[in-house]
Amino acid sequence: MSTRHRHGKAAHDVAALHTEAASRLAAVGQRFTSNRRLLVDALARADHPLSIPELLEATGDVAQSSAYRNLSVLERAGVVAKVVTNDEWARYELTEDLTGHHHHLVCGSCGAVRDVVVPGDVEADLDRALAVLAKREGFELQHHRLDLVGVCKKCS
Amino acid sequence: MSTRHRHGKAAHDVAALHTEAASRLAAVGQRFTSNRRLLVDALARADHPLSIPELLEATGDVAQSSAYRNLSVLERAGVVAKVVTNDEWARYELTEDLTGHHHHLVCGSCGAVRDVVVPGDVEADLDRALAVLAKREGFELQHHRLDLVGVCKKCS
DNA sequence: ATGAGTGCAAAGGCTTTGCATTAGG
DNA sequence: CCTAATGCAAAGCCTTTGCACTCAT
Repeated sequence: MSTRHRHGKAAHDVAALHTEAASRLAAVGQRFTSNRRLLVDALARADHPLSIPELLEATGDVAQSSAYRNLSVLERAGVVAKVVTNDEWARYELTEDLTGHHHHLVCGSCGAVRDVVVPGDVEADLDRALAVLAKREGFELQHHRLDLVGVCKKCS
Repeated sequence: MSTRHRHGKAAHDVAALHTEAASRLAAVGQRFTSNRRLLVDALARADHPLSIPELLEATGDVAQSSAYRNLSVLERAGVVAKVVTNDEWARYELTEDLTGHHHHLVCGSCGAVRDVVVPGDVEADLDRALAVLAKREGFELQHHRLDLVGVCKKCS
């Protein structure tokens, strides 16, 4: 367990992840090409959202423009999500229904972002409270984003 | 009450806000100039984070470069905070110790951002849980950001 | 007078797009 | 074959910076 990736669901199996990604791409009339597989695999390997430079390095031989274009396609297909944390670069991660719901530890000093899972009961309480709040505000709530901002171990 | 701004603390009084802003600017060796006052007042009037274009319009006659530069100064002084919501423009708001802790309703359709206050007990529970989590992760927690993402009343 | 602040214009840097080439079905 | 995908280079767009002018102390 401790050596396994923290993610559950489909993502614990690379083959299943590929199947799911291909399926979602097909649903919007897109193919699961080798570049897109490289990107998805790199994101699956990481335990935190990756920036474009990180993705280019992790995938090895993908053109920058292709990375941007494919991430956009994967985003439309519901396979990846863009994360913005602060003002630096955009970061990308697999969607939560592939990796499980999680939040981010954002280091205000070095900008590093790490995934973190909040206890289920806390999430449940929060979801309940936010649902009430959204209803009161006439807002159709889809999901929430919770970032913990502070200083990471390395920077302190 | 219903016709007043929802913010409490120092911000309920423009004079107090100015005094506080001037004081914080002075603390970092900066002046409270007319342009900075225009920016602060515009942010105080709004009940949501403002983008640069919105700020330029709200302030009337401030050069774009001055807006960026002054917002940067005000950010360093701890008077304003930059908010990034999604991938669009950067938005700015007064810091939470001036306006009170709040969160954001982010419309995924039109990009609008509106401030919202979560019930105190929910915040308290959340703070407690996050503190435990941060400690376990060796992360020095400073604050949290919670966005409610969905579709606003106007877009649904 | 003297340094900070301002505004215009130019430069930067991440991201997007045009276009010819390549590859997958 | 034929359309989609790729990669290089050029263009876009928000943001930052250089520089001369103005204002406040």
